[in-house]
Amino acid sequence: MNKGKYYITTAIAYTSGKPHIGNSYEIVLADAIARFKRKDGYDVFFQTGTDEHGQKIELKAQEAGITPKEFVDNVAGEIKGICDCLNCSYDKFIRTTDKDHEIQIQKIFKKMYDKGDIYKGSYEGLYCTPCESFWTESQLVDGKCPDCGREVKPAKEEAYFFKMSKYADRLIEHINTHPEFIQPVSRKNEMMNNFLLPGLQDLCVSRSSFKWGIPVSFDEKHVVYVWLDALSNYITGIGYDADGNSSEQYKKYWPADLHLIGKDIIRFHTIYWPIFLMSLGEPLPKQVFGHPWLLAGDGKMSKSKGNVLYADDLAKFFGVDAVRYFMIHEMPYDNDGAVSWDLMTERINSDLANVLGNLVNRTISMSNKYFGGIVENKGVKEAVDDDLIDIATDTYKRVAEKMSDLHVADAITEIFTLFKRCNKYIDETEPWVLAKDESKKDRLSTVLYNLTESISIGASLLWPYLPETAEKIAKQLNTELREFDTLDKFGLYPSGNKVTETPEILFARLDIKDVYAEAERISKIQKAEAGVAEEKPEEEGIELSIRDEITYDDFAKLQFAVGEIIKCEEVPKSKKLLCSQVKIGNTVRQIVSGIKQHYTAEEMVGKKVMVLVNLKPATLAGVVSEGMLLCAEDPDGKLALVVPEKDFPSGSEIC
RNA sequence: CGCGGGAUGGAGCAGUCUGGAAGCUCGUCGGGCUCAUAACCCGAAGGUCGUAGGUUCAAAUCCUACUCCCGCUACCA
Repeated sequence: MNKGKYYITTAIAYTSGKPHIGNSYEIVLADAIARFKRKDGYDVFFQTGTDEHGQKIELKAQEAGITPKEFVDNVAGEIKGICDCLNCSYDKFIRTTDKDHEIQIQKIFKKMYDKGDIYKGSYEGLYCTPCESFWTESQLVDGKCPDCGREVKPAKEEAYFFKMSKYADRLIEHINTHPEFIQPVSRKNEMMNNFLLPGLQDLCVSRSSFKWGIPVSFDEKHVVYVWLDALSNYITGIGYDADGNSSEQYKKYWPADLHLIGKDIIRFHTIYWPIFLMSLGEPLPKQVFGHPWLLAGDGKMSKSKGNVLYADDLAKFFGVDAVRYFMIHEMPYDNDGAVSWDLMTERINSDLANVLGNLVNRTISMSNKYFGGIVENKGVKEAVDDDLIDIATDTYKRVAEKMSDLHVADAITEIFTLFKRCNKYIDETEPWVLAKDESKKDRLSTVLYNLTESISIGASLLWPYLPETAEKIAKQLNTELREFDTLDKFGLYPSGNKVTETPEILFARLDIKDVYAEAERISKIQKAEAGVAEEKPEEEGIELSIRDEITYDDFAKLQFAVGEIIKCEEVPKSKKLLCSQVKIGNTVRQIVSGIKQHYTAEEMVGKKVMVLVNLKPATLAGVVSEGMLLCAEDPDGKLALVVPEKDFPSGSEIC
């Protein structure tokens, strides 16, 4: 059966670092949908990949002391590794540093430029010189640079712009006439009210402040804005050509049936991307689903806290399908989901081990115990069978309904409803009682057949979500997973078939203590790694706020000299003050300093220090002070005297 | 009044459009069962449905006001 083509994509992952479990959710969700559609009779193409350009990556690479390309090669490898370890069945893994992609981006940019949709203008904004960044009014913190806290100034920079307004009306029309385009619908209003209806601003689509990007072919000072670069992956990955020589594959699969993305980047996918496509004269994707996030229960994940959850760590400990199950099950349609070691354990124990694993195990065990593993339908029906059979044959329909509107968590729940019904059926029929009565033997055989058949149906449906588990179940039952168009029929399990003699535990129950031990182990490793990696940033952590600029003349008014402390005593009745006699060349001055909490009078004596000598004398706590000793002060208010780096004679002037 | 979403037993959620005895999963407690992974099945306890008003024979559901949370608010990806 062929129901037609189905092209599904995930957002391509930004290669600024290894993604944690929250960022891995999308690929599993996409994989489940892709696998479901394939089994359901569609010709599916599933694309994912990595987004590898941009300033952030250039900076990260610089910090790591490697080239941007080396940097993204590493991270892209990690990301691909996570996809693979989660058993994701993508057909193409695109990287925006792929040569053919880069060539197309240059062509696309040129095509839009030639069409007049991109024009050269200048970007005006608030610029922070030290950070080399433009900021918008709304990004500022107290009117200052959100990164460094310094003043920003209006500035101009030559840049290319895309005429968003040209297509805005068409897009509004499209969104209004295609209510399914943006999912969930609540996001549609967000886009309409915040961006489209107030009027779209033109989008700056080039950058010249950094180099790590795809150069604009006709103006190499500029690189293409990463979003134009990244979004286009959906068409370049399947063979789009801006000159009109697109591949057969492209002609077959475009437009995409579903772009699966995080809710944070809906704007890019439902406004900019459709407009870019309009400019290119290509059809728009049918649907964009901005999924919610999987968040750690206890605040933000960070390595220094040691609470970052990575999909590959979890998969190693819990098993791939356990992680897939958790992600799929825990994520509601439009609310964020939570993830933690406790929650994982709870789900695995109660659903996978107790309901599913135990069901398969007890069913196979009974077949072995009572019939030497032979499962045969003797046709001895009772009324109690009907409900089980109805549910078993109806589950595909219910799952498909949930899948069709992307309620994937609800879909997998439907399958588990069937497994739960099977457990109940065992209780209702009491096979162990039937086994004691020789005359009930055929009835017992039928009961076990019904169970085996129901599990076969359930396992077939489970395959898109938990492929390994589904295959294991089929193997243990010595049967094949079914095609979806047969799942409304009951009785296809070959009667007289023999199940395995040695059922393997599908999911072992977990002891929470073991789980905590593993969490602790991983946490320690992370903290250790973070300790090494974060030593520097912690030292650099002080934010210095720069005061108004002064001229050299201002500076020259201050006179500094090296002084030697020849005598020092505490100022009576004062908590902070020490009074020092300081020899400066041929003179001795009395200087009072507020450093008693940091130095004792004794340890002051003999030190050579830096002194501001032309400060107007003042009286502190009744004692005259004729200058100032210079100190460094840290954020906690600790003081350290500033001293000459070499032993220099007192009276040496400092300039 | 920038826009939008949310507040339901210990936890996580459904129900709200289309008013009519408050439901699901987990946890807790009690019972049953023994094929099975201390699993499975049944039952119970536990809720002023954010607050205050209003409409109605009847409100979690409709209306009004308020409180608290959370997204989005354009050029970082």
